[in-house]
This record gives sequence, structure tokens and C-alpha cells, in this order.
Amino acid sequence: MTTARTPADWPVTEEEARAVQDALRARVVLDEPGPPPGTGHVTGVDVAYDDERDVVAAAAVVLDAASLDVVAETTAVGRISFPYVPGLLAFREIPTVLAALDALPCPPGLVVCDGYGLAHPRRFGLASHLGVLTGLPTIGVAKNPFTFTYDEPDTPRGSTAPLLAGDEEVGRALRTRDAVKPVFVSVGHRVSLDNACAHTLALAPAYRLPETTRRADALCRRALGEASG
DNA sequence: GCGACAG
DNA sequence: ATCTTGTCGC
Repeated sequence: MTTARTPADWPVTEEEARAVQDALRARVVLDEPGPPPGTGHVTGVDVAYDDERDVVAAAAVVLDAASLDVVAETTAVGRISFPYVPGLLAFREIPTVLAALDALPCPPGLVVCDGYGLAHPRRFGLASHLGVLTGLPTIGVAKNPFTFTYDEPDTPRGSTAPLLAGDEEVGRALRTRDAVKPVFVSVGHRVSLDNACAHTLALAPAYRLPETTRRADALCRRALGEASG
């Protein structure tokens, strides 16, 4: 476990945070397909909080994309760097996630985030932000549709429906289990939407959520418990 | 103005 | 995100 330090120039106000998003958005790369599913490394990142004690814990879990075996895992703890504000989640999660990623002994490959990338009010959600800061290919897999709309995908696993912001497809509702509520996939950085969905499906052979996020979620909770309540 | 709103 | 027991079902 390592300790995360909030950057000195981290935004303090919501207005500053939105300005950062507007400035960094241009650096998102959308014309790369990304790594092929089932090859190399895939890394899940997640964060848990104890707002009472002002403690945050992040985890990064590297899986072999073919076997889904754990290759490496790290955790980091720090102080809460921003309140939760819809649309500004990245400012709350990123400092500690970066510390966990930095501690990894191997390349993370594709990074799978809890939340959104392009599917965001300013098209710059957590996954895109993390991708721009690290240069790594990233995708976002969210459990809720946020402010977006979608039609129910067909019943079988693998079915999809567009996730819409008005007329714009900002992501996809992807069913990872027959007849179970879909997950919401969006592009982060350097990965196509088709590829992002293919990765997500490959990472979720048994449960609704990808193994990357399940593993990272369990690990960051454990780390929070050891560092706090 | 009011409500909704990733984690 | 987090607070939280049992319970129904494969």
C-alpha cells in the first residue's frame, strides 16, 4: 500500500474543476481501436471512501485478459480531494487511483474504470480524464445510466442499445447476463466503443459486472477497512 | 426556480 | 459511495 498526495494545483471549486475538464477534453484520442480483447493485461481501478474520517482508498488489480487470473494488485490511501458532485467525480477519485497505478510492478494495459468516459455532461468523465493523464487506453463501465437515456436491450447476454444524450450516442447499454439489468459502457481514451463493449463482455463471463471492477471493488474496501473504520 | 444526477 | 438481515432461488 502507498500513500496518495493531492496535487498542489488540484481544483478547489466546481468552477475550477469544470475549467480543467474543458481544457483537457481536447486531448482525448478517439481514433484508435485499442488493444484486442482477450490479450495482454486488463486493469480494474476503484475507490472507497470514509467521509467521516476523510480517508479514501483506491485499488488497481491487473488481470491476464485471457484467463482473468490476477497478475498484480496495489492499493493506495489518501485524503479526500474533492466532494462528490455529479459530473466532477474524477476530481474525487483520480489522485488516489494514480498512486495505486504508479505502484504497479507491471504495465496495466487497458484500464477499466467505475463510471463514465465520453458519456458525461462535458464529454470528459473519469475514464477519459484518467486516460489523458496517464496516456493509457481506458474505458468506463457504469452501473447506472446517469442522466442518459436508453431503450432496454434484448434479453440475451451480449445485446446492446445506444446510450443517448439527446440524439448523440455517448455509450452503450450492454447486457452481460441474460435478462439482468445492463451495464453502461463508454469510451475513455484510445479505445473504440465496439472494442470497449467487447472487452466488457469478455470480462464479465459470470456476473453482471466485469471481473476487473469486482476485484478492484473488493480490494479497495478491504484497504479502506485497514486504513480506517 | 425545482428536481435529477457516475461514485 | 454508504447505512444494513434475512431471504428467495439456482
